[in-house]
Amino acid sequence: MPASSRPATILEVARDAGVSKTSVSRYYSGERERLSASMQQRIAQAAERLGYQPNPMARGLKGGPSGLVGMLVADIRNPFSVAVMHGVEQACRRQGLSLMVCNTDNDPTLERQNLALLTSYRIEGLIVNAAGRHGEALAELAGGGLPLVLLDRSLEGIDADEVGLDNDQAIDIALDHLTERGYRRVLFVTEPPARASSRQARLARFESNRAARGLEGDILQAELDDTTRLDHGLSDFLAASTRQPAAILCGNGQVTLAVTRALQARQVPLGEIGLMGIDELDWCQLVTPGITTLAQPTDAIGQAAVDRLRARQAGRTTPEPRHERFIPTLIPRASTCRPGNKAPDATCDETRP
Amino acid sequence: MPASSRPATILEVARDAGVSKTSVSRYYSGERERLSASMQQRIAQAAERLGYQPNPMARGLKGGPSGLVGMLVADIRNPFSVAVMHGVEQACRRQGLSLMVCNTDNDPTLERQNLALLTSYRIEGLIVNAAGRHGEALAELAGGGLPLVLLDRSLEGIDADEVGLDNDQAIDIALDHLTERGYRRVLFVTEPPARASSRQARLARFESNRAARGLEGDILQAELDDTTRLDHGLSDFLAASTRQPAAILCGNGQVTLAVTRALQARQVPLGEIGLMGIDELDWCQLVTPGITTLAQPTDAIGQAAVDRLRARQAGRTTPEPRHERFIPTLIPRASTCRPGNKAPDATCDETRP
DNA sequence: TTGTACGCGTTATCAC
DNA sequence: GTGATAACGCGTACAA
Repeated sequence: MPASSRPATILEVARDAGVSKTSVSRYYSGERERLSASMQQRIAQAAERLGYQPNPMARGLKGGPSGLVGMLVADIRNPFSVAVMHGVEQACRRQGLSLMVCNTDNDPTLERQNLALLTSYRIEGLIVNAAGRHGEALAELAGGGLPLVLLDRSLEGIDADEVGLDNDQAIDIALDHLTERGYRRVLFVTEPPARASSRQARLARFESNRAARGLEGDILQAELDDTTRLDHGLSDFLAASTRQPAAILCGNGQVTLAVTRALQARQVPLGEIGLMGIDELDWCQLVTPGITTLAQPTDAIGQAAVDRLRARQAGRTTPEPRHERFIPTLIPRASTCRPGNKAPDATCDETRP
Repeated sequence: MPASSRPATILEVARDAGVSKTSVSRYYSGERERLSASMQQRIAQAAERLGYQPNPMARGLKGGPSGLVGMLVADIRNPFSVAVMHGVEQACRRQGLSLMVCNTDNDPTLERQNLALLTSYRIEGLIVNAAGRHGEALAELAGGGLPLVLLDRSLEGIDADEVGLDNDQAIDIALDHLTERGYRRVLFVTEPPARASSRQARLARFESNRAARGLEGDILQAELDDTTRLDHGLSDFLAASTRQPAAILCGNGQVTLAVTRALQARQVPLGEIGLMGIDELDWCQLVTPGITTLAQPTDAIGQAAVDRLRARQAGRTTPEPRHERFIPTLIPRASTCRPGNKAPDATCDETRP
């Protein structure tokens, strides 16, 4: 029954147990074995009685390990970010680490502030999934020895471990799928890639491999809140695609949402006009007739990020940064089934969306 | 260019500026005005040069204000929770507070652990949107003087401020809407209410007011991963509703998702069978023909939670807990348009979903 | 207006 | 094995 307004201190426990605070400290610092059995028991009882918990502040002050991992997220409302974050969290828990997440809302100022906050709490590692305008601050930290993992991002001037989707393979899988399904023209829709390297990577791969596969196509870059631009871009593509089977490939989940809205407003029949997105979302299965997606292994990605951090911490890894790329899973649905498809596969036969 | 592996201390800044550390401390503790202009300038320069940041650990150790607010979230993957969290975060920022969020994954053990973590960092206030099995721990904290706000939850034995939806009004608005649209039978689908009081409140209101409005109806309680139970419940309701226009009311966003999936698997035409949900989600507008929802003012709710915390901190509020309830906004869509509806409103005329 | 000295809870270093 | 003591960085009486 540890009922007291102020948490018990190590000193109180020591007094209560009739031992020195050094011994209590040892008990909680992994040196439990070096203590005599009777002392262990007395400490355990006293701690239980007083509801003692070591104070991480005081610990951190002394410079000991904080057991804290920081994470910088660009947009907490992005389901993909949340999913990865969940993976990171689980992985941390398994390692006995605590996670401190900061949302930057895509704002460089907030990013700086939150970075300061995290470092001030003496985090032992940092996982970054943010814009990264001010890469300098990050570079400094990494230079200072803080283990750093870039999630779904590369940052210019920063040689850190990276974990994320294999963007090249993802685009290839998508183009393969669209080709198989008989589409001959593809529009790639993406947010402006300036801010995030993964967008850049996907875009570049699309540009370089589209033609190689004999596909016609185009690229539409638009901020997602700029519905006018999006509408016009889609209109132009659709208007130019009357002769050949055409499909739209969305660079990420947010894009898929915006594009689906735009298409629905124009009453474009999905399937006849193909639609495919990177990132699997709750509703992709629900929107008639079901939207084909490339699902990222978000839990595995989160786990990998924490693993990288641990490896750096332990120094059990080469100095040069390592990049870990995950292969997405194709989830075929009817949004990529052309009505006239000669050889439809199972997905297209099913009446179920 | 504050490039150093170890952050600067207040002492170093003091030395560099040729002043005492007391002055530097004052400079950062809001007593900036009491210092001479020249000293302010010298401190600012030195701090800039060394990249100094006050160490919150050391600050917190002394018992000073931590500037930290804690938040306990039951399920970080629930879009509603994330939306409110975003509101809380923004409000904190405006107040110069930092937010530390912990996800409990609906696990009482995790809840306890995270609670311990948060308190160990000397948070000045706690916002709770979690299961609350072990209410004792929370009750203790509140008793110890920690400002506490319950979000979308009441907890037995805890007299704390509460912020959330006006569940009674929400249900009333929903029943009004369904009645207006001509439905005569309503099935209320909810997750088991045991864990969350808001579910209990909505359920109770539905039970008490359904009959009063002359509606027939039923209630389906099911864990969302128990698809069998959900399917059977829906089947039974649909089978029994051949004579009268029937609708389904979903108790929250997660339920809406599960029910929509189930209905789509059975190829039930939305509208003919009405569908309505509490919580607005990205995709409710996209699923043909659009799902009617009750949107919660998530930002306002988050803001209100932080406001309550501040009021408690300042002691500028009555000791007895205050409950703040928000009215949802009805977003009518075609999922509640019966084909034979005599007096369809604009929503039902539009061809746009 | 500015500086000195002490304590916050913990761990590391050294002695016993 | 165990205990005393000095840091850690900061806020704050208190003295100047």
